[in-house]
Amino acid sequence: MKALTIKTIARELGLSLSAVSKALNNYPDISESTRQMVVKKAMEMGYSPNMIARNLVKSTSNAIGVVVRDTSTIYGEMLKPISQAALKNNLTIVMGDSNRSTVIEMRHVRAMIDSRVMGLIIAPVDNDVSNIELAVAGRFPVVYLGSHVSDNQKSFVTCDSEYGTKLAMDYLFGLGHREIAFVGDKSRRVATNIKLNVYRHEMNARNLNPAVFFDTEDEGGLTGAAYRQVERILEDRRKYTAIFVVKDMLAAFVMQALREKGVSVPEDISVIGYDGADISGYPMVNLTTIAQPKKEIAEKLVEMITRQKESSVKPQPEHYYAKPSLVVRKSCMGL
Amino acid sequence: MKALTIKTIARELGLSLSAVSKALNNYPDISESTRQMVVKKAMEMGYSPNMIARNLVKSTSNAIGVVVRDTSTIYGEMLKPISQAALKNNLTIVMGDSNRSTVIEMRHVRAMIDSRVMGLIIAPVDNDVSNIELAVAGRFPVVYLGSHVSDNQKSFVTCDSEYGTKLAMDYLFGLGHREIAFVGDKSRRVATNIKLNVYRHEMNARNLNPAVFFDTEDEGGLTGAAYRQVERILEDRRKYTAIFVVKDMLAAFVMQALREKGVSVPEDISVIGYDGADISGYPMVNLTTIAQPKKEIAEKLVEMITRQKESSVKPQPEHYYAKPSLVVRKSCMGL
DNA sequence: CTACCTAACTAAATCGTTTTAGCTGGGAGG
DNA sequence: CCTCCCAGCTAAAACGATTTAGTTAGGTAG
Repeated sequence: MKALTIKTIARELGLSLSAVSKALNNYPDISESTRQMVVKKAMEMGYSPNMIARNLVKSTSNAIGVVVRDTSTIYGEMLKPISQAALKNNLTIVMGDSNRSTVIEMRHVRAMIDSRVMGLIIAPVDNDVSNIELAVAGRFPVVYLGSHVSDNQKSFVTCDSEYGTKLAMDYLFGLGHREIAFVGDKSRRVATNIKLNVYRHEMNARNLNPAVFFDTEDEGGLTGAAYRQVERILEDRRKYTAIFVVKDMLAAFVMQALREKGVSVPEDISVIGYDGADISGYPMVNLTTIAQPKKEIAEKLVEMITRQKESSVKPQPEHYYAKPSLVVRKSCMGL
Repeated sequence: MKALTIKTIARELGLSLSAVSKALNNYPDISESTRQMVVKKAMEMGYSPNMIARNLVKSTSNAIGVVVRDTSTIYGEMLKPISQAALKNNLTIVMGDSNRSTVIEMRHVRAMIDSRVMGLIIAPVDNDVSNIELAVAGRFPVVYLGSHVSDNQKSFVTCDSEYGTKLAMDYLFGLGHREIAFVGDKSRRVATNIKLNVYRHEMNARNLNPAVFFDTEDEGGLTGAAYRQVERILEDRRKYTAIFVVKDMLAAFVMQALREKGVSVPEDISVIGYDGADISGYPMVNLTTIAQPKKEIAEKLVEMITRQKESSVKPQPEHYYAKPSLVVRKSCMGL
């Protein structure tokens, strides 16, 4: 069976290949009547343009690569808005899950290079992205998602962690809390440090003593980290009334650990999370949190890719900091 | 800047295009020494094969299309194992989120057709997939994910709902429960009806009266459905000790509604979910559930696609029913 | 020594488009 | 009447691989 191509239509209509191509692509030097004729015929025959051929001559594809460190995190939740933003631009998404492994990540990146994606959105496994940069070698724009990248030479879009943390602290202070603990797990990313600094600054500004609980062990993952830190918090002679947790999943584990110790949230202690991951809004969790504007971030990502791709000059690195917002649910209450 | 192609390597090495191509693709009629020379040179120069060109001559791509009705459900959770299975086969994933809209779904399907994917995995929005079939028109294999498809003429992989429901019922009976309610939301898919039938059958077999609570309203989505049905259950003069819920997210809402009414899970009443969605294992939820083997399903999906693609004859529709398993957590207890 | 075989290549067609450059015929301007 | 212009096409060269059908040189058999 031979493929249905532009050639078939041309033969059928007694036109040249180029005429058909131009008609289909709305070139100005094709008469309106011819165009309509061609479009009609294409419809009738069920013609579908072969993107592979088109992409070959344009020597780029209409696909954006998206590789995320782990789809079962907030980065996975970004896939939906990214897919929507791409669709708006008639772009396609080819995606890969690194599963927190740099070697899988690299395999995905190479696959993206081979498929000649028009750009790459990547939530990297590691803070150090030099291998990725090396592999891509400027072939197409790369935009990093999340605050993993401290290197200002790369383009990225992330959340304004300073603003977000301040939002959380103000909310907690407004509720009358003064004894606020800060909880983080072992993984210390760029954003975590910003959050920590703001927390410290806000506490100090009110003559309050910062109380930072960072987990240091590896055992038990997020669960282990949450239980260990909750124990420390509960054993502390200071009586905390609120806990700021650096990310929602950890916050949920903190809530669970708290409950198992017989302390209820929010009656005995308030908990605020960070990220606005889906889990924060799930039943039984109902975590008050600082939410990232996922749609805005997604749109910015694909906008940056398309713009950088189009620009003929080597584009300057761009940085975009989205403003997070407070989402009040049921894990915090006033004193 | 001109692209680094096979031609560059050929010129550099004084070989013909075909020799280089064959060397890179391990053809037998290239001497070992030449092959090594070519591979080395390709490495040195940072050559990356242009998949678009390759795909054009092979007139198919190395991409599997995956379009999912909603990434923020268990179908989204399938993306990770599918991505992994694809990577194993050196295949790429191009994905789309239909966002529960058949028109967006169709746009994705068309995009997949245009990109000449080698096959399509789809968790369809609607039970009726005739539009999808019509559009694809046999151009490549399509395999349906989930039990949405009742039509045996299509290939699909789904879970054995009969087996799974029996697993749940046996577990509940083993725990001593006899007064078991069945809860579902408004959306009645094929799998739901199977679950319902098995539930009825198992209850009847023990001379127990089935008690089915299906939501009928639209208001408030899953939350509304859960609250309404919990109310009905609590007001019933029968005193239920366990609830079987058709899907995890709904089960979590049921647990929440229960808790808000002052009845504790599992002390006062046991709840079992279905699907093994991520949420079931999240902190604060800890739902006992019947889990789908996501990895197995994913691998079967890409295996079916690749096999059907390779077969020269028009492939027969294939059906695969994965066996789910019981995952015991904290939402059920013995009487 | 000639004929044939085979290992190891090369040449050229092909995949389905886009796009540049060129062609053609009819109308307008001089 | 000739020239020029322009609208509306056509021809052909790319894009970067794969693959089929040769070709060549050296070795071996007769």
